[in-house]
Amino acid sequence: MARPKFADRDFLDAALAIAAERGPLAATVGAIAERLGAPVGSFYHRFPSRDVLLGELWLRTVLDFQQGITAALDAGDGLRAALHTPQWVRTHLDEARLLLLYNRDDFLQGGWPEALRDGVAAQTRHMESGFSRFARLVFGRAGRDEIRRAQFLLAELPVGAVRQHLQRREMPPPIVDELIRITYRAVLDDYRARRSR
Amino acid sequence: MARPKFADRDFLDAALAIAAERGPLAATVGAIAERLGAPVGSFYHRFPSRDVLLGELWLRTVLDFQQGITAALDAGDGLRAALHTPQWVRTHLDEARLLLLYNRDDFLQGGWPEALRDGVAAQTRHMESGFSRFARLVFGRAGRDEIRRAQFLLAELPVGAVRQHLQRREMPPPIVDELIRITYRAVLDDYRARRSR
DNA sequence: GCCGTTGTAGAATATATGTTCTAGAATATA
DNA sequence: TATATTCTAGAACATATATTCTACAACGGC
Repeated sequence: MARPKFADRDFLDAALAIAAERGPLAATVGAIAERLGAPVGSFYHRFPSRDVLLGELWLRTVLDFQQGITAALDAGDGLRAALHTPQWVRTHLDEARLLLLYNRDDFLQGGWPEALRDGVAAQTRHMESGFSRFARLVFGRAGRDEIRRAQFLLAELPVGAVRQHLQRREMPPPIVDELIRITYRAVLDDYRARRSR
Repeated sequence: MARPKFADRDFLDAALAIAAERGPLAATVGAIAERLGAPVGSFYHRFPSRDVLLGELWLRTVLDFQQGITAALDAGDGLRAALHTPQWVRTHLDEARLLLLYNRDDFLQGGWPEALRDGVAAQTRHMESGFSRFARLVFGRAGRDEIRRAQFLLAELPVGAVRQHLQRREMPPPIVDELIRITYRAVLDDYRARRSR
């Protein structure tokens, strides 16, 4: 072997910092290498392409993010799952900008590299199973309507409420959690009222 | 004069179609010209730069979008203002993808061209005044908390509920409006309950 | 019918960026 | 100590894309 000055992780972290700061487009191979003080050769020694790096960065980030939601669902706490987003965002501002401000395929030049397809597919399945679990947990069943409501409460609502703060690079204030709580309760109540009719 | 084969509008429309289909990044000058069967020379005869074209496209789109919300507020109908988003999306799928799936600065290479700065600033002011009007309309006043709730009900909630459908290029189903209605009522009720305490 | 204006036409140019290539240094192992 | 391996180092290369430039065609007014 030799004496590695840079690790895979360093490149991922540098890319994250740049992407969070100036958008994923700014995370060019040149910019990443420069930020690290590394030559581009070292980059390509570790990653076969820019897309693979950005793809791995996205995967690593989304897995970390979802872990908290999964844990809340394991504990049977639907509200905590919904509130996980603002919570996680507060401790992971950079990662959150990357994940929640841009579309998944948006920053890959081409499509997803073959090597990461499985990971993305697994992630998608994991997310879908999360919605189903949530639906069963709070609605008692996981039909089309229940799953749609789960998506809303678990993803659209929290992400929506957090986005403007991410754009301003600021931590989501408490009102965000409050709005999520109010909406959470209302959608559950509405569902029950509808069922009992 | 001569015989114009292409109008400004044609380039804007072509750019919109491409951006809605393959993302704003794909709306290169070459791609736009090719779709129109026009030479790039004609493009630059009308637009000083790609950024100006995309900026004008964004402005034209956002103004059209906001018009409906403003009309609803003029009529004193807060709920209709909140429901305008899914409604407008149904009749403007391409425009909605452009507007709601990407961040404003995301598809401009550089910053906003000087020529469009005023238009963007005016648009921002118009939006902010819309939130204030909405706050006064449904909450009776426009303090910090009321405005934050207005942003939520008027923008974050409807846009969030609609996004996944835009990503799939499909029209938002009725459940979207239903979720908006439920949430709308809940946030208003909560506000009143909080005030009366 | 001539001329200037307006716009088409597309080649030429500059630049940014992903990727590859060649050279050489450091280290583990034999 | 010799050698293969792993990395650093950065120049070289290919390509995509915005932008500019030059040539020319059509039309309106004189």
